[in-house]
Amino acid sequence: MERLGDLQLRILRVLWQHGECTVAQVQQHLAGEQSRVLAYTTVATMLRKMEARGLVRHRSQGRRFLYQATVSDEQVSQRLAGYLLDRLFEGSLAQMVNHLLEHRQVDPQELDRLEELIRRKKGESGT
Amino acid sequence: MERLGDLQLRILRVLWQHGECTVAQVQQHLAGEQSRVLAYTTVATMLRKMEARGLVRHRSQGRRFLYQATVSDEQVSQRLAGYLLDRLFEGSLAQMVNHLLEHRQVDPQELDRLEELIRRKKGESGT
DNA sequence: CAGGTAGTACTACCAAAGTAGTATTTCCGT
DNA sequence: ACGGAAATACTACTTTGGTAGTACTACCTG
Repeated sequence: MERLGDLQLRILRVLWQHGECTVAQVQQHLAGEQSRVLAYTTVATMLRKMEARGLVRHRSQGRRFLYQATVSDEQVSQRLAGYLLDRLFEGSLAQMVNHLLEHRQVDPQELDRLEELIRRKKGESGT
Repeated sequence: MERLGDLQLRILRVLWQHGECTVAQVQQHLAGEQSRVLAYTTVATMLRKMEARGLVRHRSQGRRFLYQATVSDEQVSQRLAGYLLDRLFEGSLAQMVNHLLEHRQVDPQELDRLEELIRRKKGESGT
């Protein structure tokens, strides 16, 4: 579950968000995003490849397949975020946050939430 | 400057850290990390491919090439972190931090630094 | 000066992602 | 019952990353 392509990630997001989907549904949800419409077979092929890699699984409903993710949002997020953290910020969360605070607009509410998170985290580790 | 392979990133990191390098130097620094030693030509080829993509450039020193990165640490970090943030955390920094706080060990010092960062950020936006 | 060494150039190959066409099957509606 | 629609299976092709061998060249050293 190392490297994850762009389309693969988009498909996983669809499945996380909508649960079991037919190929057609996945295709529609992908199209619902900004991007251009992918051929039905493109989506189907990608799903088959992802199944071979263990990222999704399917069951049959009539002659149609219902796909669902076998990896969780959590798992993937952790893996990818950890990857980035280690490779670009020497594993330092503070360094990463610092970077993002400097280079992206951050909603003031976000800052409040962040502050709260840290307070809470400090509390629990102190206990 | 979208997708960045693993080796490519490692090479960039070497160049960011050490500045201009010959192929041999890049190879050595890569070997200095944990991983197995790559063939000299592997490194050379990768550098040539990266130059074609505009990630690095070279100048000649005698018959030897000195490579240097043309993209900055900043740029790459921003791009990759932003990518992840948008794709997995709906652009919410707090969500990402929350996730990382839950799933990784975080040094208490890191929490302090984080707190400080946020305080500072709030201060400056308030002004 | 000759021969090894260090350098680059070129070529090749594999795997994976992404994209999609064609073939085959099956189901459903009229 | 039949024809078209819908579904999956199979095949194919392109690009990119990663890895490295071979060929060619030039330099330096004894």
